[in-house]
Amino acid sequence: MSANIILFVRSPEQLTIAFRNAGLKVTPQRQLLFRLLHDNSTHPTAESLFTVASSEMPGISLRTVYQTLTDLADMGELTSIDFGSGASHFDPNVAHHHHAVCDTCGAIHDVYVDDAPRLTGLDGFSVEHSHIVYRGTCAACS
Amino acid sequence: MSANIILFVRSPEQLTIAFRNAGLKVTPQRQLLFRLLHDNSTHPTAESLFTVASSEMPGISLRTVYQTLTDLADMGELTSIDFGSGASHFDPNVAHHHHAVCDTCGAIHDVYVDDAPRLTGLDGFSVEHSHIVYRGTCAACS
DNA sequence: AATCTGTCCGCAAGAGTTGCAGATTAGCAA
DNA sequence: TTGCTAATCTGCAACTCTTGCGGACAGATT
Ligand SMILES: [Mn+2]
Ligand SMILES: [Mn+2]
Ligand SMILES: [Zn+2]
Ligand SMILES: [Zn+2]
Repeated sequence: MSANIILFVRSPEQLTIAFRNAGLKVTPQRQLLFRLLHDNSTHPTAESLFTVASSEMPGISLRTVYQTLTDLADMGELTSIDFGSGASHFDPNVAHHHHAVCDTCGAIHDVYVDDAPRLTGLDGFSVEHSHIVYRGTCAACS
Repeated sequence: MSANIILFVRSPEQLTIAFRNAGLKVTPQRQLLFRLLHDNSTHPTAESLFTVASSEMPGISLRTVYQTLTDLADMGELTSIDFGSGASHFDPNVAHHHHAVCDTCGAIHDVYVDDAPRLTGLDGFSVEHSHIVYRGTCAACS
């Protein structure tokens, strides 16, 4: 069963409050990015976010996109994941989950499965968390 | 239980034959790298391999290390894995396995556990393979 | 010996990301 | 409102990792 999945993505309004509470200013650039990230399950790169943001706010800087993503990551509002594509992908879904990556089109899907098996055979290693990456071909590419 | 793990790492002699069969030459630089990679479970980066290789063969080029690693990867004798550290790590252990990464010292340990749970909830996605990354603190760093 | 083929190496360039500094602005206080 | 000030934005340079390129080089073939 994968129905009724709750995505723990903060709304732009919530992020606005969080930023103000952290002593950070809420600029038009940041508001735009908050909006573009809300309920965004595409796992965008900084560059891809920048492209979308630019169409709505010409002149916004790629540097600002990076900066805002870093701020959000520092606040725990999103995570940065490296799937080996060269660029980091950003995930505003901070709920514990895993990923399925299509080797054909590069699409990254959220996956909710049972946790990975307990780590055995490495005495003394204390596991903080585990991440499963499934690779293969997505439905659209089959 | 983690005893009696068989590491499927080809010997320098086997790699020599494989290279000749592929029409590639076996140079002193390549022989050295074959040797450094044999039974190497440290998951080195190109740079770290280069450092070790340089101490034994001063003058060897980082470019040659990259080239040889690429050749080996193309032949399926090793895999390249990105753990998000910036540099790619190379793994001459081509047996199906997973990894535990220490967030403190960066050590990467091979892990043999049950496979990840079957992917559900993504109809139409055909899984080629899965990779589990455990993160935490290794015994030495605790 | 001349040639041919593949390799090695240094260097430049490409991709992604971060540091920096001057111009600009949000948020607050008067 | 107005003005102040610290935070932010932006463009650019620099940095890391990796790959492209071209000449030097080495081993094999004629
Ligand atoms: Mn996700
Ligand atoms: Mn391994
Ligand atoms: Zn696809
Ligand atoms: Zn450690």
